Amino acid sequence: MQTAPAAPVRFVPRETALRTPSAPAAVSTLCSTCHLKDLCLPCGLTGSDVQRLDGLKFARRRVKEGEALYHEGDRFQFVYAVRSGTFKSTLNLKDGREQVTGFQIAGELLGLDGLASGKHASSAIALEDTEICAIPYAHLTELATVSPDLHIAMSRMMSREIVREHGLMMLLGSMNAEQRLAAFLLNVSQRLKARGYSATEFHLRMMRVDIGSYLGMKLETVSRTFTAFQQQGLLKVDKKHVKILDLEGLQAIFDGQVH
Amino acid sequence: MQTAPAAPVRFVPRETALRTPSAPAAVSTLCSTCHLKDLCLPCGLTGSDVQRLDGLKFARRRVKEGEALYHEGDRFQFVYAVRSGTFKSTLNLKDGREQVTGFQIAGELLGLDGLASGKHASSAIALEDTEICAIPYAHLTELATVSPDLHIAMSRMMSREIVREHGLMMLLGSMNAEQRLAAFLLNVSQRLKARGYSATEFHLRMMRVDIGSYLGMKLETVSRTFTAFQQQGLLKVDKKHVKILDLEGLQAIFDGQVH
DNA sequence: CGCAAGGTTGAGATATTTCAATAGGAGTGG
DNA sequence: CCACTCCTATTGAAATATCTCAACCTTGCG
Repeated sequence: MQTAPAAPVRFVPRETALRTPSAPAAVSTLCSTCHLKDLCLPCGLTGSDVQRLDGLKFARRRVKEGEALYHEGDRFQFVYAVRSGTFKSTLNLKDGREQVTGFQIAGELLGLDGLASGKHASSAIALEDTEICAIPYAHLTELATVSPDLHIAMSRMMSREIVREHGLMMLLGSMNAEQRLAAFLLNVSQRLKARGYSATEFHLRMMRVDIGSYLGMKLETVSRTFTAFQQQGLLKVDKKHVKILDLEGLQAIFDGQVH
Repeated sequence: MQTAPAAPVRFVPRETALRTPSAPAAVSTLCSTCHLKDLCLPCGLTGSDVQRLDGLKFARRRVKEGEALYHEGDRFQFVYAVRSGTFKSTLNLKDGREQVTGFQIAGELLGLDGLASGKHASSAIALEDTEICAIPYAHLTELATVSPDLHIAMSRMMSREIVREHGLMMLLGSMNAEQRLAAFLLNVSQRLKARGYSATEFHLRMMRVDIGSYLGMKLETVSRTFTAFQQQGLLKVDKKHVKILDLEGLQAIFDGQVH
């Protein structure tokens, strides 16, 4: 994850997925030649299954910083795979605030929550300029009837999302501010590492208020907790730039060994 | 949900699913004649698909109060459908406490989180004497390759679980104690109503500490909040027996209209 | 009968929030 | 290029919701 030039766009235009694509012509993509194939949907599939996926020729699309890939309530047609960049998934609260339910980076899927009701249950907002693959769900389902392995891969993806949310519930239900932020940083670190980036130095793409929403705390508390970690010598922070100095120390906090 | 005689069993014996069944011979069950078919797995499926499910002849099993249907870490082989009674799903925390991630009643599925890794990611504990259908996942997957509708039904079930957890994250991340308990009670009320029980008067099968764990608050706070609701004339509580007097009032609290 | 478990209530402790002030950086426009 | 503004982040101090610890009550069961 390297620094990207910040785009000025801050508003979130109402735009239905792929109806008004940012790029004039959609570029199609093959899973078999994708550098993310070991992290993304094709992970664990055999060559013939991946070739079947190739047959779908997923449309590629760019989503600029601040724009929405889809909004809560939009019709569910596609599952999306992040090719590059970072998204946040959000729910609209009744009082107008938003609740962040997750952050997605390269190789991760977006939109699986839309299947339940046929409408997206959350919005996906780009936190920087991004590129995604749009995977037509109907076609994917068709393929899954031919390939049991693909069916299993899809189910596993969804199950993984359930497990991820379990972990988050644990976090929100039973941990204090330091444990939550430690958990968050360790999680980011580990995901970046899996993608070949540094596990200890990175730019957070989201604002304090987003981290706070995700972790169930106020942005000021996030900021104070960063400062506290820095004072404990666990990391160095400068706004969005984080350098972790003591991964085990963070882990110990997460594990509740430090009070 | 009517009052059941409380069983004395409180401990949780280590017992692998179906390896040492409580009942000597497993009774098999047909979806087509099940009174839960409109709530459970077959919901939305056509007659021929339901007949295919019938062919699997799901084993039925009783799980007594306090016993585990499966434990975190057990090998994942079955998805379970609750026929009667109530379960709680729990995660083990590193410090020995447990985090409740959900409560399941008749017609709801258990175990979908096990698919991700092939091991159950949570434990399922019976809160009263219960009966379940054990659905062999491998067979279900096989059937899904024949029937696209079944594939979709399964995916939808998982997606629904994701959406449910989204809601819980919203709760845990952004609501105060009164809103959380109101949300919980409204949810219980609505689920019981969908099963033909009273929406306003019911027995909670779980202890205060379980409700607290689920809602991310201490048992004393749960108790105090019940008392507060009673003083506001929203409901009457006597231990586990709850009678809701003002559903809209609870909804208003949930919606954050009352501070 | 007496004990253990579950639930309620009170009072003080504490973590986090709220409100408010400050500062730095990025983009804008003259 | 500089002044200006807006946005984000930081920090302090006071307010508050929830937790903690403790006592007490009720109930069911051995």
